[in-house]
Amino acid sequence: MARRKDHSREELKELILSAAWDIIASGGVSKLTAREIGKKIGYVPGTIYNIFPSMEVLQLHVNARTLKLLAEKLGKVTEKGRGTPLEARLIGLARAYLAFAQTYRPFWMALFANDLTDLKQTQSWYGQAIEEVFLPLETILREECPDNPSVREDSHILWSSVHGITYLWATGKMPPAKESHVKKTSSAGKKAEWERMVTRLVGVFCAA
Amino acid sequence: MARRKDHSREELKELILSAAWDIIASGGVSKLTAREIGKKIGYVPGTIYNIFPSMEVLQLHVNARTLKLLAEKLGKVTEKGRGTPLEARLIGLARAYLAFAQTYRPFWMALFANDLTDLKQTQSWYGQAIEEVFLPLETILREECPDNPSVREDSHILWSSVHGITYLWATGKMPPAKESHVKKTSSAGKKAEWERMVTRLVGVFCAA
DNA sequence: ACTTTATATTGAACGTTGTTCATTATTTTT
DNA sequence: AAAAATAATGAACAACGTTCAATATAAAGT
Repeated sequence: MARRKDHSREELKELILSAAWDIIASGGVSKLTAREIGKKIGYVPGTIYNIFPSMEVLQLHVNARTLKLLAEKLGKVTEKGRGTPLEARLIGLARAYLAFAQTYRPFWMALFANDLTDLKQTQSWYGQAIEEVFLPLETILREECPDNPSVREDSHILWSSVHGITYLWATGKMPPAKESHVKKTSSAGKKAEWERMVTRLVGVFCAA
Repeated sequence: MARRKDHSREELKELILSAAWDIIASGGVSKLTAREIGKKIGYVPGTIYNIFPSMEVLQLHVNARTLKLLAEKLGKVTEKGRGTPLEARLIGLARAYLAFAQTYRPFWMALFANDLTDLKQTQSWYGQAIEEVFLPLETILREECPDNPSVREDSHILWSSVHGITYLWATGKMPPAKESHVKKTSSAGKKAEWERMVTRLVGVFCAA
């Protein structure tokens, strides 16, 4: 045993992160353990510590992948919407965010699980990944409202708001709408609630 | 040993939750363990399982306390602001939320750490605790905009938005404002960023 | 008052986790 | 071919949530 494989440091890093991705995809972030990764890639858990200093840092790298994927999806939607009215573009972007949160739920949840606030500040590349998630909205606002001097801050406000609505809604931390025009049980009805909220938010925001 | 103490089930529950509170206050939610609670209250960890079925449920009860405390603070601010203009009241409420998030940070973070989404739906009392956090804003909107037919949903939208801004901002998930009118390093400057964002959000919202 | 039943608490155990590190196996350099 | 450097291992550690038979105490029955 103790057979030294032909994996460069970079290949091993890729192997580990890829395995981590699969684990989260099939079992959620709570199943992401050093031993489970080791089992998947045919290494012993300790090997991971040759590449990553801790599981927390590894998690941060997975999160960076999630953010990158999200940024890509948002970027595509943004491009495709070019030429359509502002409000439609914003709602389309928000919809893309919701779709991502639902499709990649375990990864999306992992972005907010655990408190990696301190850690993030030591890993500067992470800030760039965040930046790129916010960028598509900023781009739209720049294109559609070229004379707005506070585009950047506005984009942060609107994006954070959409996130807040989506997060509380998707994690069940939002009180149910009392209105009866939604069947509370049906998931289509539930999604309609989100849709109305975001549409209204964007509408209000565009009016200003 | 094995001395049976004079603590009713209710007293014990209170002891446990109170100890849990202290532990989180001084060391963050990651220090909240059955063994640590046991040490604090002079019981063995297993005793906790006579009262709570799991540490997750215990955490949910702590969260309910946090929400209750938050709701109280928001309620007070709401009452005190009665008679002042709408926009000032909304901003005051948002400020109170930020103050809470900062003062009780470990507790506030615990509300969003871990995924208790499934669990929450089995514990119906938790929904009520959430409801009461949203209530103050709904009250304000009802008082100030009595002829708005969608007050409830509007309050959800605005509150979620404020939360989204505060959350991303406080956890370092917001990209820095490029504008130079803030010294990025000073915490006063940082807070000013939050202040501007929320003020603008509320302003935009009120205009509609 | 004594015995029996019920209950509260314990202590030890199990399986799992992140993490460390001396040892071993392999590659690279001399 | 020997020596130095590196990669991977396996075993160990402490701490975690959780379970449960054993035990000590209180309450109930006689």
